[in-house]
Amino acid sequence: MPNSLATRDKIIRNAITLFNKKGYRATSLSDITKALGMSKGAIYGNFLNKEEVAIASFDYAVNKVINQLSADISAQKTAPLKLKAILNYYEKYIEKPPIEGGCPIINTSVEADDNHPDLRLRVVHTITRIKDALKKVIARGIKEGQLRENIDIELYATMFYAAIEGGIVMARVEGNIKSYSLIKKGLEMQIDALTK
Amino acid sequence: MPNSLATRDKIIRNAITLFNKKGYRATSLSDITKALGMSKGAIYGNFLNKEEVAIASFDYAVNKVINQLSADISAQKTAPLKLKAILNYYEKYIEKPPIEGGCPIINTSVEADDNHPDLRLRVVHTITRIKDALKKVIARGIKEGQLRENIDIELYATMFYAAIEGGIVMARVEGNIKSYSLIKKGLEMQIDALTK
DNA sequence: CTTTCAATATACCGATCGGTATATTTGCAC
DNA sequence: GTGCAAATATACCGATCGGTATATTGAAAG
Repeated sequence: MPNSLATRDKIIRNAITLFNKKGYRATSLSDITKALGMSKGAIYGNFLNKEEVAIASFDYAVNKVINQLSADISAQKTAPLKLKAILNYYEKYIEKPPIEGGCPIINTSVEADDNHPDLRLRVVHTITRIKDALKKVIARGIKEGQLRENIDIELYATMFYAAIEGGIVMARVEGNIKSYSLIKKGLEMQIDALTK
Repeated sequence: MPNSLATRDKIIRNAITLFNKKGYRATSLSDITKALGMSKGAIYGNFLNKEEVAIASFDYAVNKVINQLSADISAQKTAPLKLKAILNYYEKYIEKPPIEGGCPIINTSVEADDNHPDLRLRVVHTITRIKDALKKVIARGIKEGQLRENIDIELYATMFYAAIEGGIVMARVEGNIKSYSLIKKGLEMQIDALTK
């Protein structure tokens, strides 16, 4: 692997922390070079412009989150346990975030919706992926007899994800995990209510 | 009322649209003066600096939303109908927003959590107000025999609000109301399940 | 009509922005 | 070791940033 690929990775890993904490617009190239300990030359030798750094950083963050989430989901055998594993994952996420600054998906949603079409499309695609994974878990849980048959899968997956994301935002702005913990408890009760 | 108060109001009403769409950091004073049709002199004659404009604009947006919400809640007599009125309010909100750019509370949450301490405190205070209103509705509904007695009020109010806010963000980034509609339907079913 | 003062507009400031052109360094091929 | 190319650093660009100092306007008071 060329040396530049390592530099590219290093830029992305440094940039995503800044982007996720401060936002894309508010993060300057000099913020990045300072955190990076390298110069603009290193960045523009590896990326076309700041937007390309932002997109690569978002993709990196999404991959990291989805890979970790997938591993935790796969580690559980039944749908109720898989869903609860997701709740546990985000609880750990808030306490010890793999990427500082909150959930990059919802952060980027809010900043990108009106202003950054490329990022916005990536967010939409990511939400679809996560919701699809949720739907698959639920559908399989129904087929395997762990969950009730009369669940509106699309509705439930959407509610589940929206409540989690809402809870993360609330916990972050409030500066403590209380709101998320309540939501986790509420969703766990809902899972139990849907479990045969 | 002095002429300057009218100008102050005009500045706020123009600025909040920009802040809510683009974010506080990304909105420049020249963005504001352009939308306003007035000069920097008018702004700095009425505000100390850009941050004071941002804070006044956020307060204006919050008051507007809370006043409208309160009116819709008061117009209903029972707790289940009051809760559904909130769901209807935000549905209208997405379709025809009184303030363009989505919900200022969640938008400001995401931008302010790590970066703007004053705005962050105001967001926390606002969330507390809204959750308190929700809790009051639920508590009264229980006392008046419309809702089941065994409801965890704090938990339910938090879930309700988090799901709505999550739904608004999803609907906005996706560019259509579908996700919010699902969440509305899900929450309506929950309300019905809690109704005696 | 003139004076006065508040309100607004204009002109300007240093700092910083994203981006580019050029200089320098690094490491591999020979 | 030398030459060369890739990688990185440095120096610089015009534009724009938030903010300030000053000029101009307009309306009310006398």
